[in-house]
Amino acid sequence: MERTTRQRVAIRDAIAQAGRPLSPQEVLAAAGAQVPALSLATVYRNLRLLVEAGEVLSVVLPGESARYETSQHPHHHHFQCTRCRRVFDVHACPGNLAHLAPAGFTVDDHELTLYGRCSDCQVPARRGAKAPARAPTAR
Amino acid sequence: MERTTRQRVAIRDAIAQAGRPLSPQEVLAAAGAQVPALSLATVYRNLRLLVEAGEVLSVVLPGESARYETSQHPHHHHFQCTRCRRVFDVHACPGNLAHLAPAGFTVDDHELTLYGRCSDCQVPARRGAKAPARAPTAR
DNA sequence: GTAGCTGCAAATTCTTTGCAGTTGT
DNA sequence: ACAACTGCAAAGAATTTGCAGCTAC
Repeated sequence: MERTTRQRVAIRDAIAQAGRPLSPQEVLAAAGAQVPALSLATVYRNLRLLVEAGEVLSVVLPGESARYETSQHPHHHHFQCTRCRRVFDVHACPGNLAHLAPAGFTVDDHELTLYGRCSDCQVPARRGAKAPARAPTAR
Repeated sequence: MERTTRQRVAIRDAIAQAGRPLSPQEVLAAAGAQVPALSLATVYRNLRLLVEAGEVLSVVLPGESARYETSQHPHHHHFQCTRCRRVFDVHACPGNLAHLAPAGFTVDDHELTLYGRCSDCQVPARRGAKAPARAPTAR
């Protein structure tokens, strides 16, 4: 990653400003606003380079393809709403979890995902209830 | 999932007896020992049905395809060694994490993955050091 | 007997890669 | 200048699906 290309700048900025993990398609949509001819292949190539460089982290949730977010944000976790499938950042952290590992193991890091209902999906689904779509484009 | 077919029995048994999360390919290999003509498509179809029926849970770790394990095992978490990439079960649990979520959110469940070095990979890699392969078949 | 289930192969979807042309430095 | 980078299209890999035949009940 030696050069500063328009594409790379756009991709880096899109992720830095998103405030939530973006999928490759979402990165393409966001960065593509700056660089119209941006190709998905370039997005993938840069995501890999940025992850290798430690600028970006990948977030994986069950049944979904990988999302990417800045490593600049402080340590945090994620919450996925089981109804609308959106992913939110959780800035709280249970703290030191090293004692959970078996004897002889060393814990360097951890990842935590909470599942439940976000504030928009509190009421159990009922006919005609006002609520967000179940799988909105923006996650 | 109305009938008890040989294929389904073999797949269910393979997962129940594995003691660790299996990938679809591993399920095919294990269950295929009982039902030689077993096809990968059938494995995928049954994994989905078993997950929907709540008999099986899917486990997803970054950069790896989904693994499946029995839901019969008590609530537990996972530990992935950053060196040999193997996945271990962790039976400890930090407990109630509901308070970590933002106000207005309801937490029903959580998933936790610890990262670090397993007991076999404690010594930082050095030339000629005795240690397991970095990416063994069995994870 | 018949609907559910299976195997096979084709179709999808997601991600990676080869290559020739473009562009930072 | 020239190697890194990009876009396009083709290649791969993982998962899903259509369909005709098999089989549990």
